[in-house]
Amino acid sequence: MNIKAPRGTKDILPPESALWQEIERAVDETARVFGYDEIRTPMFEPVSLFKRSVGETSDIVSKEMYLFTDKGGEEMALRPELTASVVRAAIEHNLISQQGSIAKLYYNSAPMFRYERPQMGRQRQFHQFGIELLGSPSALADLQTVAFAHSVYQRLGFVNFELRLNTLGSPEIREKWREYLVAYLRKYVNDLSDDSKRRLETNPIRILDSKNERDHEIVRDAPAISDYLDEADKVHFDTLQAHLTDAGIKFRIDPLLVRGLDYYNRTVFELTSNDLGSQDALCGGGRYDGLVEQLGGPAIPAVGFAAGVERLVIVLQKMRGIINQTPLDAYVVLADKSAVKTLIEVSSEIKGAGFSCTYDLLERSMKAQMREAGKLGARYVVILGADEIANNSVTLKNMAEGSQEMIGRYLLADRLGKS
RNA sequence: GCGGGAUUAGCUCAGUUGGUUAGAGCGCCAGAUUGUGGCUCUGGAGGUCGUGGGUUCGAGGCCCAUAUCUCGCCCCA
Repeated sequence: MNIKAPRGTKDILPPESALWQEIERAVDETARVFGYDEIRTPMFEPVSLFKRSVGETSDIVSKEMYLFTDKGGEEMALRPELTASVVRAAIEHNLISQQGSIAKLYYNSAPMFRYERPQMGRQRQFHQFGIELLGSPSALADLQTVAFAHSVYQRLGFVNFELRLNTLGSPEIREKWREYLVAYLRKYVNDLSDDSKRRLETNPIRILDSKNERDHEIVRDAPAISDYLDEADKVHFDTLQAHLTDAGIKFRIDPLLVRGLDYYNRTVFELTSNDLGSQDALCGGGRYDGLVEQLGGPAIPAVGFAAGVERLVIVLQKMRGIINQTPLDAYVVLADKSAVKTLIEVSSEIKGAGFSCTYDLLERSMKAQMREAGKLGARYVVILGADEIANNSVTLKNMAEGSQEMIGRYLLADRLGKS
């Protein structure tokens, strides 16, 4: 019986791994220009952290966590998301001890774990990058969060996405609206889908983004959060929209965008792609002003987003087709076994000069070596045989042009530098 | 957790109503005389037909179970 990767996990192999590296570089570089520093937190935490942050009734916490009891008897969970961990770390290490201090943190290709039914773009171990911006109540902070995400995709040349935006108001307002919403929906309870009947009890706000068509019709005339917002919430939302317009970032207001995690307030946003099927969210985020205090820290506001790396990989692969191989500067061909010492020396010199270089590890014929060089896309082939040794020279072949000449060995590094 | 579809060579897939040694394209390896890639030609290697049972004289094709992927739901990045 062959051992396979566990369900919902995936080996990331070349050439796909090169795409991962490219994404990670784009995130690192975006973080650098935005002035964010990296945070790395443990892959498991006490279960209570996620119960208190994500919400005990959410599916993520109630059904999807990988749980275990360690040998000390502590109840642990593999992290299903990172915001709770980052906030925990920020509180624990006093990164935001005072009013007026700000923490700008990002994470990159961080593994997360949710026990779900796998699907394209949905795995049990998946990876996210994202930011958490702690300490600012300003709509400029919301803007920066959206702009950061936007900038990563732009840097990767991916523009075929939609940015949807909504506001959930304050927790008090949302509670009030929720009551009206439930009252309204109860009138149509018999017409709702079974899922939505259940959600009416557990998470009625989620009925708004139900995919059921009948639900859609009912929801269309439901009370909207926008009718209940207080003045400060409205100003914040309007200001953010103005900022986004000033930043040249296109967006669409979606009153039905609600998102699943309990801790959001005011701004929520999602970036979606048509290339992804039903798991179409590339990235989601929003403001969570109450969470730091809720987890035992000072009452400071915060905003952030998380983006799925696997989904971005899917989208980029569709966009680009086959992934280009990493370019090779030189392939050293051993035409005569007596030149093996020179092969070792020359390839070392080439690498020392900063050029990539490889040679045949199977001790095959020259023809086979040439074929491999061509397959690897080598810019140059360096041929070493009896003639070259006798003249303290190498034969340098330009693979694109097919031309070649014998040159002094000391000239090699210099010639490789010219394209 | 619920309902559909799929699983045959490294990859993409054929495989007729169950019937000899399971095929193709691509890829891989090797040759087409001296130390030269791509193009062409020739040859070759490579498959427990996802796994385990069952029906049958006989199963890649039928039945049952199971695993994984996938589509939709749920949930969400």
